[in-house]
Amino acid sequence: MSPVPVPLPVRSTYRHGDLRRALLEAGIALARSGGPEAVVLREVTRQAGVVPNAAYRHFGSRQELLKAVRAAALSASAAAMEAELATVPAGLPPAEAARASLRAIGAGYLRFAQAEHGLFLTAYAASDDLKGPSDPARAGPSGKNPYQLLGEALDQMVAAGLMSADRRPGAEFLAWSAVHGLAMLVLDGPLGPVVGPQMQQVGQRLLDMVEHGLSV
Amino acid sequence: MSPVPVPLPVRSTYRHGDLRRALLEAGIALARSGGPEAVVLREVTRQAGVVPNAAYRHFGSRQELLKAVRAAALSASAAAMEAELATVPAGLPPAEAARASLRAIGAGYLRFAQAEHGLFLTAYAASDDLKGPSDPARAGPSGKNPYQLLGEALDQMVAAGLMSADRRPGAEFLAWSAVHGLAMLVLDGPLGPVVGPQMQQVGQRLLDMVEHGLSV
DNA sequence: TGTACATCAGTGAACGCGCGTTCACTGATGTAC
DNA sequence: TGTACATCAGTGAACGCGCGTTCACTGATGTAC
Repeated sequence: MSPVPVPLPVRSTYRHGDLRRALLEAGIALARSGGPEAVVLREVTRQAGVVPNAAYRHFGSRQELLKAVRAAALSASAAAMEAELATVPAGLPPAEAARASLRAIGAGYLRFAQAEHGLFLTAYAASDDLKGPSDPARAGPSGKNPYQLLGEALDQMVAAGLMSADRRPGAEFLAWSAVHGLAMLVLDGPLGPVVGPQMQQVGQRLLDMVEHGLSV
Repeated sequence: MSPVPVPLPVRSTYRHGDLRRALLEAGIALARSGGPEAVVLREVTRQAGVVPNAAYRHFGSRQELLKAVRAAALSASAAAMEAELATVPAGLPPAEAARASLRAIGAGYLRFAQAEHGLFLTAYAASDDLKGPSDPARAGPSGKNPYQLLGEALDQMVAAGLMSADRRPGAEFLAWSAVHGLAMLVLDGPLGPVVGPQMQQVGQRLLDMVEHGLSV
């Protein structure tokens, strides 16, 4: 990125003060603009104004740094979903409220994917970079993680009589698949140029499909 | 992969004979087991028993080789979908036939994703490796590409009165999103350990959702 | 049928790149007395 | 309040790695005469 290899200890003290935080924030910034693969240990230390191996005082490996970045990305996505959920007016009749909540969760997911493409990929499409059993997903401001938020919306659908109770288990996977697929096809796949411009409209139609497809 | 750096000109003639084909097939083999990122030019030439730069007689760059591999992967996925379509019994009433066709397309997509994980990712999740306007997708045996196959199934839904004509345009994106999302979440995302074992069942429920969600 | 020659497929060697990680170090900090 | 010292955050230099790509070459082929 930087054209000139400036020596760059912009720091005056020998000790950094809060290097772990600085590294993490540089990692998040890189993930934001380039996805998980952009979280390059050497670049992270460069941005923090520190020598490459200094990172090892705070993270055991690039892998561990990436895990921390991913947790932050998950938090951010949870926050986006909660923000959308907060726009649902209070006092709606249960059926309306349930539908609106489910749509808000989906819309928040899609909005986050579009607004924070790199963080979205870091959070949900970590690919080979982060294999193995997934950690407990990180929570948003309310303390709930994205999966829980979706689960609660689906519970409301059942409570409101819009969805039969025996279809409830595992319904998360179905709703999640739909929005995740659209996001991936548009942001990182072959549908970018085709659907991108009308993303808003296609997103709404997708949520229609999910809502009706899960009902009864 | 190979533990010993064997010198490996297993070839007796100076000319290879059909190096382009050999390179392409090595590329496909690598993509099959490791996805698009595994298509590494030097490894491809290694497998073909040839010096690295020999590839440049046949492909302008790694990028172009990858494009050719991707075309093959798309073909293979189209073939998988057609194979599933061929299991739909002939002579069903139109509505049954339409539903069965749509499900077959989706099931073929999911089956291919699971059976040929690496090729699936190469075909549909090329990521940064293959940005830019996507080429016309490659056809299967029948000469139709995956997108066309899906489109025809949706047309049948309309013809059979299962889907209103004004919802038809763009319906491809919705159905595609659902199956694509499930495939990505399971194969390359956080749902692998959770859903993987019951993939077949979850896939069927997903297709239920699509079928009902697109109807009316 | 035989020979000269243009073509061009594959070779050999090297380039610059950036990466993650390791080692032994140095210098500032804060705590114990 | 002052000094000795253990701690440990950040340094400096280097490692081995594999990658895509370039250059000038050599050797087999097939075609023109």
